[in-house]
Amino acid sequence: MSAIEIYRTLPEQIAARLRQDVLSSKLKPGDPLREIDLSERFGVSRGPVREAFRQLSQQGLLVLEPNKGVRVAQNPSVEVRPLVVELRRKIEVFVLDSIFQRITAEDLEDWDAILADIKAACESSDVDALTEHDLRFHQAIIRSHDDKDLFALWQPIAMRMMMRYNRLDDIMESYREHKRILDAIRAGDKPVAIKALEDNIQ
Amino acid sequence: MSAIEIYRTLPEQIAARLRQDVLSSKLKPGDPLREIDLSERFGVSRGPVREAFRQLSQQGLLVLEPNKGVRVAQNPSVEVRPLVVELRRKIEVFVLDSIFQRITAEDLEDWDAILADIKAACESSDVDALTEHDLRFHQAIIRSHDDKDLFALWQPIAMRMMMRYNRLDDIMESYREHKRILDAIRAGDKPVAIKALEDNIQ
DNA sequence: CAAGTGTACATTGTTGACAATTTTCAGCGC
DNA sequence: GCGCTGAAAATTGTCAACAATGTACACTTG
Repeated sequence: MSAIEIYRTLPEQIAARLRQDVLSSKLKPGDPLREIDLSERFGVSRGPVREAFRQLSQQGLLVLEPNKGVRVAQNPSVEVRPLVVELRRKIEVFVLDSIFQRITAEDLEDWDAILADIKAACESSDVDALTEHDLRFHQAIIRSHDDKDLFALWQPIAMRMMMRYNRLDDIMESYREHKRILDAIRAGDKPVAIKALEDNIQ
Repeated sequence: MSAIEIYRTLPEQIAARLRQDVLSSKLKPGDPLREIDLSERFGVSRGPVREAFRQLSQQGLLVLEPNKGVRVAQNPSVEVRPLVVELRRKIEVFVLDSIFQRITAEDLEDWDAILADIKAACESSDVDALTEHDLRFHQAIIRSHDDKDLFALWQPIAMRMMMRYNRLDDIMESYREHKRILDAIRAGDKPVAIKALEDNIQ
């Protein structure tokens, strides 16, 4: 447990690891997860593992069945996916529109740093890292809104989209899309920034 | 624990009771909840109570703070509330539009039964019962979609709206709104049904 | 041989004890 | 009086044992 010590609690650390595995498809939809396996793997008791399961089911990555166990959730069906995309767009556009005037130089610095991580991931074609930093980028924007509950509203929707991260032929395009968002924000051009954000969510 | 034995697991039963208390404002935003209190009240150990807390925080009714405890969540801010309304509308309209052709006579029977409960609650001005049956009505529609994940997507959004159920001067209007939805469905008039559903969500 | 039945086995659910953390508040110095 | 310190209390976090439930599969029965 080296790189994940930023997470405060034991269940959060476990959940972060499992989330990586689900988003990177090391764990595939339908795969069963057993509490004992993971508690032995992480060297903890079943309690924290159970709680990590609950957290991830809250995010739509796992599905719980009482007395039966936990499985990796299915990707959203082709029918439902456009709805999920639309919901996520609505939330992120709402936030960007709402905070636009109050974005500070510090905010932009933070987001630039994440953009640099995205660039690095793209250049090395590290899809797992790209998924992680892409998430961090959008999280950072959502979290800069005063109403912290927006993040809880956004997360399960965004996670359901992230489970299939293969929409781009040219992986560098992901970097460019995010750069366009920040460039427009820096230029103070709200409509363009919102358009760039919408284009990035699909 | 009389009326809630329909729920299979212990945590679900506890969560259902607490949800009633939050939605009926017996528990107010900011109120702290302690695991020991509730475990003694329900005659169980702290484990199931903890899990009920997790379920309700997933639904946006409680807020967890690691090592500090649980509080009743704040209502959505006036700024965010229109977004929540719009998201809920999008989901419910999507579902109704999607299932419309496949609605069966049995579906309508089920929904009529819930409508009768809504009517009874309105006639006796029982706001708590109305909240419960209103929720059941919309749940029933969402759940009739093949993609069961839609319910998990809808629930946290809908719950955040239900925390303040005082929009109507005339409580009977709630019954009429729901009746209009079912009447239009029965008549096979999709646009009117969708319009009635949108009007009911605000 | 198909369908049902019972019995181990595997897994999740619940509990109470103990550990770690946070909160409270009395005591102290300035 | 105000702020700091630190011990005690209250509360949440973790653990391991036990209970309840679900599953797999050999066995019976028709």
